[in-house]
Amino acid sequence: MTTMPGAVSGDRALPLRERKKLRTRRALADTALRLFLDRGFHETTLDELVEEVEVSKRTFFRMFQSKEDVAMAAELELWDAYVAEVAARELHGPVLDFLKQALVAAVTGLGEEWDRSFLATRGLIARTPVLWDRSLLHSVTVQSRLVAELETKLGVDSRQDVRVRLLGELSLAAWRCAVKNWISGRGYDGPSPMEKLGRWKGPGGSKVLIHRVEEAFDAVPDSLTLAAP
Amino acid sequence: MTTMPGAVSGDRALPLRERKKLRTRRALADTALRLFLDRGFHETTLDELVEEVEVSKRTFFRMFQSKEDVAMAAELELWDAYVAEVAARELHGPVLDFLKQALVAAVTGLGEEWDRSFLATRGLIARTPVLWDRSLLHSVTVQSRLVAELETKLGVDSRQDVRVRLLGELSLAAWRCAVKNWISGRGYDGPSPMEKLGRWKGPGGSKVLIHRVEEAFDAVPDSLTLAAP
DNA sequence: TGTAATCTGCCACTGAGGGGCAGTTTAAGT
DNA sequence: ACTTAAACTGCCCCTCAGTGGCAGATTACA
Repeated sequence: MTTMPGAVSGDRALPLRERKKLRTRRALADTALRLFLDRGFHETTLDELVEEVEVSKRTFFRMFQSKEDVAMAAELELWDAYVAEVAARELHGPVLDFLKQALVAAVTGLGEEWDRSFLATRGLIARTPVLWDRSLLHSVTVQSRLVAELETKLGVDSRQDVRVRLLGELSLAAWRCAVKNWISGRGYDGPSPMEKLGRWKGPGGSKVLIHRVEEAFDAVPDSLTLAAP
Repeated sequence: MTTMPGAVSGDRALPLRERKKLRTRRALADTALRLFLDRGFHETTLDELVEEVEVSKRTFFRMFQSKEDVAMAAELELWDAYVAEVAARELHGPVLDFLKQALVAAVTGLGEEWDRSFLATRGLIARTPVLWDRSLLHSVTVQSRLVAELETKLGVDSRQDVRVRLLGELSLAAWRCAVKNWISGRGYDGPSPMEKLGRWKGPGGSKVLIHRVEEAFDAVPDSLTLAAP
């Protein structure tokens, strides 16, 4: 959002070659999402995509690891932000709280533009099993990155201490629950009271998402005690 | 091949067509594992596999959804057994305990022959990233099957109650931790005291695996309280 | 300005996975 | 036992994701 026509919100200090790279990456992600939403994921071939963006297929695969990944660029952004946030913050107090706050901060930090394309992405994922699987996989994979950070911060070895790894898993489990509830589109608490205000049609923005995240994290302790008569 | 040398432990009561199906399925899984361990996953093509088993590639894809799946037949067996176990048992008391016991029962029920091929499978998975991803994905996917069972048993709606879904996730998270520790091959408690007895070389059998599972489940409550100073 | 490193485009190739059709085996009816 | 309907298998052909190689362009650097 500087005044340039095709300017990306990229740090102007970058080696220029990197900026170009980022620009095409951005272009690929955007048009990919547009095409996939329009014609469907399987109905769109990579050749059509790279045709539209005017890049070679070879270049595409230098930017993204797979056809699935380019559809979920927004989600990948989030994971990078999350891990970075965990790495940057200093850790004191309950680790689960720490993980919650870091995730909330990551979502907040990505801004307004992000949550629109993330919502679109989730819509696409919801009706494309292959993407659903990939998304799931990514979320599970972040766990190991998280654990690596936590290990250095806590000074424990995760191979000795199961708890650290479990916390990583828990954090992502909470995230998945949060997103599910977000998409299902209920209002703030309980089934859709807020929708009447017309402020949130559908899932709502990242404000609501953040609320869902906190909700899910806070529900973790309770779930352990859940019992049948 | 009617009076079959390689008779499977198949229920003789099955519709006969099903038995044939099971036999080729079994043959595919076994030789696939053998070939993959021998030459490597990517180095073995499907054409070579179906050549060896003497089936058409078309038939292969009627048995397994992908090349990855045939390598992890043992794991898929476990997940079916787990879900079946959860469905069969009646639920009372703490749900997390219930899930633990059902998983233990599932592993136990699969028997001696299974844990050998499962161990081999895990070895293959460990050195094949693609398979690692798939395995991870399967474990996460089981969660939704689990939750579906729990919902009917508890009579709650998982869309209202986050706790049920979290329990599903927790149970699989514990499983993944358990397997990691099992593979890492330490002895019963702490770093390898039992190995000196020569009773468990490497990870050890399903006895040890079960111990690891219980260990991981029991560590869940503790992990929540984990805190940094 | 020259030069070395890096990136891109193009081309050809492998291999997974699926669709269609014809032939065969099994289950069910009489 | 014989026939009919349904399900299964084999075979050939196709699409398309993803890779490696090489030549040409671009950028960083001296």
